Amino acid sequence: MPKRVDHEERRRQIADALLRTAAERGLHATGMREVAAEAGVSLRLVQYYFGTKEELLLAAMQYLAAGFAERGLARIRRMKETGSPASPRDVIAAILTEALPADDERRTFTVLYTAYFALSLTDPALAIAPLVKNSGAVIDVVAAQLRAAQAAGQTPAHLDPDLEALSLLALSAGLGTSVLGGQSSVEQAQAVIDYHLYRLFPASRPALRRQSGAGVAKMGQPAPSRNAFTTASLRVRGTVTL
Amino acid sequence: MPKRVDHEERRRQIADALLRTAAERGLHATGMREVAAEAGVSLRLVQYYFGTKEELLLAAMQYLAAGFAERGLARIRRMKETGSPASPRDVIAAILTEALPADDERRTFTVLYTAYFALSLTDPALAIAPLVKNSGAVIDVVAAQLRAAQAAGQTPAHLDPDLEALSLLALSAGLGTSVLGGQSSVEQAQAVIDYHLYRLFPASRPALRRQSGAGVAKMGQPAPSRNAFTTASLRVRGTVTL
DNA sequence: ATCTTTATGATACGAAAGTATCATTAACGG
DNA sequence: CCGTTAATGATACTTTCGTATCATAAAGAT
Repeated sequence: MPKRVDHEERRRQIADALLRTAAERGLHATGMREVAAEAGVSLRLVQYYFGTKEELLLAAMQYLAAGFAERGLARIRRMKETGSPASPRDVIAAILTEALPADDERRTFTVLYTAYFALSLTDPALAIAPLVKNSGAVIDVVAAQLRAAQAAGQTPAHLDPDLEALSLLALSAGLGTSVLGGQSSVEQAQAVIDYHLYRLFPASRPALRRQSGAGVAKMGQPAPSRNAFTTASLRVRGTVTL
Repeated sequence: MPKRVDHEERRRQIADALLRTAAERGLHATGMREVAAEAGVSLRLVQYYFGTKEELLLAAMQYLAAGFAERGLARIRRMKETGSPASPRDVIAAILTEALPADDERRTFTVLYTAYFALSLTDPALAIAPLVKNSGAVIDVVAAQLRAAQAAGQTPAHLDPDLEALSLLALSAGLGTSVLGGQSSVEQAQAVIDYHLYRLFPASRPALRRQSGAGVAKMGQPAPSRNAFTTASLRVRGTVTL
């Protein structure tokens, strides 16, 4: 056989090129030729690895979902290293925070997720399978964590884990789009998440704020900060509650 | 001058045709010719009333936003008629509920809103002005209602109105997309909203459930109901809390 | 060494969409 | 009464996009 090129690596390279251009030029507006140019290969090569555009879109969506899941797990793993063995609160906090467009990588994910989701609502070809399946699984994970926390006495027993899990994930998704739309800043969104986490885990610290650590911000967004309650609100919450 | 046709009515007719086809075939996939066919007019007419496609898209978006606002106000007005003079809770409940895709009209709105939002993230032409401006104004309205409720003693004084307003709207938006994606049923989403409303207005009834009244469901969706906690959860909440 | 298969490149084709052009009908003012 | 202008219709043009076709270089097997 010939030149022995890693098939999977090439597919990933091309799919990444699609995701990169789609994140700034739009998913529907990104053509095969642009993908090829971005990936530094010829149009024929894109056709070779992905016969049709739909196939490319679906594969890229799977890479997107896989990357998101991997980042979430890495975040949980990181928390586990630096402290106790991954409390339910930390796991849930990691999941919710991962959905916020706080840096370029997560912002790209949120934009692309929104684009794929919007497309899937009308395009029957994009059955949105990986995305929705992922979301459903995440709901179950959060609900399970809540149940574990209830069993450990960290969370009020009268709360409905399933309803709270759905609520939390809908909230983080809505906050993500709210940040993208410029209706709130990342800090405001994080404050809302921390507030609800505190509601569910009254004994926990309001959050591990890393505002003095290595940069978290540095976004393209001007951070509107409509009302100046950003971190102030979080502080107030923390003060009142702790 | 010639045949005296109501200019504005024609524009609305054509824009409505765009919204109708875009809701089921996609926003980017809807062409001028399809719009013309759906509206029952010729392509030239669409060009005559809207010079370019971008202009048509923007105008349709404004009609969409106006219709949404009008329905929300109508819902508030309806509540005002049947009861007390529109308590803050009722106003907020009306706003949040209006964002749920519970019937075909609201589902269409949610789908189109998502499509416009996704497009606006990458297409600089669609400055998404009306949509975002609307959302920002709604946040202010909700915050103001919360402040009024606090002044009236209906809502705990220690809550941050701005943070809660952002939280509620992000939640309802997230729940709307959650219903669209099939991750939750309309009933589950409504239960989550009612739960949070109860959290903010402890003295209020869990909700005015209209499960026996004129139909609310009758959707195209099969209503997945992943876990069977739908109305059950609401009942539990209501029982525990009241 | 040659032949087969993998891998890559250049180009062509057909469809669709947005836009522009030409043409025609109808109504009100002077 | 007629011409100017709003209003509408039919068609053509240009570009772009996805896809298909033709062509070739390279590497291992026999």
